[in-house]
Amino acid sequence: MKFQSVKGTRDFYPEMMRVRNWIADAWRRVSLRNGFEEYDAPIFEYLDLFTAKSGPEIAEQLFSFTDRGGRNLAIRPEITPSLARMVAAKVNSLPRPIKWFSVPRLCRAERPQRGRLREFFQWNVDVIGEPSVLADAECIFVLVDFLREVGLTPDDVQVRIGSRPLAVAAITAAGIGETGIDSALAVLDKRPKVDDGQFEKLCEGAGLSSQQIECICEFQDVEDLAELKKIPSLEKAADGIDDLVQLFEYVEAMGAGDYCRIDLRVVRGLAYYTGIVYEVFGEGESLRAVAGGGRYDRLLEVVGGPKVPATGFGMGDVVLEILLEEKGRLPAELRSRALDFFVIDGEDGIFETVLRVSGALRRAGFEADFSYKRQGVGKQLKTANRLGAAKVAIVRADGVSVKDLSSGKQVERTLEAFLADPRGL
RNA sequence: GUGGCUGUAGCUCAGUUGGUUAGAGCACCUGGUUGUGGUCCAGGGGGUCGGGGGUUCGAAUCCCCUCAGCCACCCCA
Repeated sequence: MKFQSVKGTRDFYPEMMRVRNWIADAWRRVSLRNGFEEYDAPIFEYLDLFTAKSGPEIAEQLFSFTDRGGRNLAIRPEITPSLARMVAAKVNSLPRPIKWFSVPRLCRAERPQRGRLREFFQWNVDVIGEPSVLADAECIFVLVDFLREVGLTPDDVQVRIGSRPLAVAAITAAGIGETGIDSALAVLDKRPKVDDGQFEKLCEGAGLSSQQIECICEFQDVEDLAELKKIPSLEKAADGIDDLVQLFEYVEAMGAGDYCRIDLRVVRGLAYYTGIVYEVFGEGESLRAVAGGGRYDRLLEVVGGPKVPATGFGMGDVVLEILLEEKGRLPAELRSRALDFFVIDGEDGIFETVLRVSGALRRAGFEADFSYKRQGVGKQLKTANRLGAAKVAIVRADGVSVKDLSSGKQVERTLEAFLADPRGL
């Protein structure tokens, strides 16, 4: 072949497209029933929009180019900056809370590997303009609502919830100064992913003493919120603890508690999170997180807007599909195509009637198809099977036989009656 | 961006110590079983053995480069 698809991209042949649509349809269905509205943005933006949010280093991890007018542009690696830009432009005229979702196609110039490609789709759900944990709780509920919708159980996946301010308080209480907080957070983010020995090395690299590590780990290993309140050094972070307690009450009330658990080791990678943070992991799998999110109250300011609180999450299609595949949750129907009707010539010289019947079925809303070639009934039935047809309509000069291919039962109708009402039986 | 493993028809693979026109199953197409099916039978298309270069009388088979995939790092918005 002279050309191949670009590294890290996928071709969606019909059988793959069925899976992609099944996932995206579920994303949209769940978003809408939770009261969120869909939005979208351009697939490229000014490069500065992304560097403003994530720093200049990000530039080498995305696809950027200069247009003929000399503008420095980049294909979007995430949609949150676009969302912030859009909201900032109209923030005073939008009724709050702003509950929006999107299913953008994104590109990142990273090295492809399992669960990570250079082009992918990501479901984003955000609540903007609401500072209370009710908004965080609602996002988490939407997330759980989706997991349940696609058949994933609490045994399959878990939402692990942590708190950025609590982690910062614990780090501070361990005697680490302001300048060391970010590097300490970065190290803590690694803790669930490496063994104890590697973790110690990372800590040494970040300049943490063993006493400080012990102090922080003690905090991180707490699994009961009541225990948190007993830690004297966290007195100043009482609000953060109250937020977590409140969050779990909300999530519990909405019926999503069985998927959620506290996990103070979750702090998330980048620095812009300001409150509750969470990640979704498949049980028993060493796979990367299926979804992640949290509160980011300063983002709109960063893109030049007013100070407006925000919270939300993203879920990529690549890891999700692997997880669904491994858990056997992709429906068997997706394996083959489906058709409501296949229309067959029951005798010679009536092809025009086949077209009339096919047209009537299609206008009535059925997925109907017919063969381009005139051939025997037996061959056409084989074709109908191959196309996954539920029924066939065998057309003759004076009538139509409607046959159900799974039961083999056949019903006779006059041509006139069938054309007048293809749905009747 | 760094390192390791892999690369033969659309898919899963076979191909003997380098030796004549590179194979199988499935899939696809055509025809037959003479016109109500998922079976079966026959035939067919499709590969410059990922690509390029080298060693050799001769390479899918050995060497180098490159591309792509997978895995581990980096990173993870």
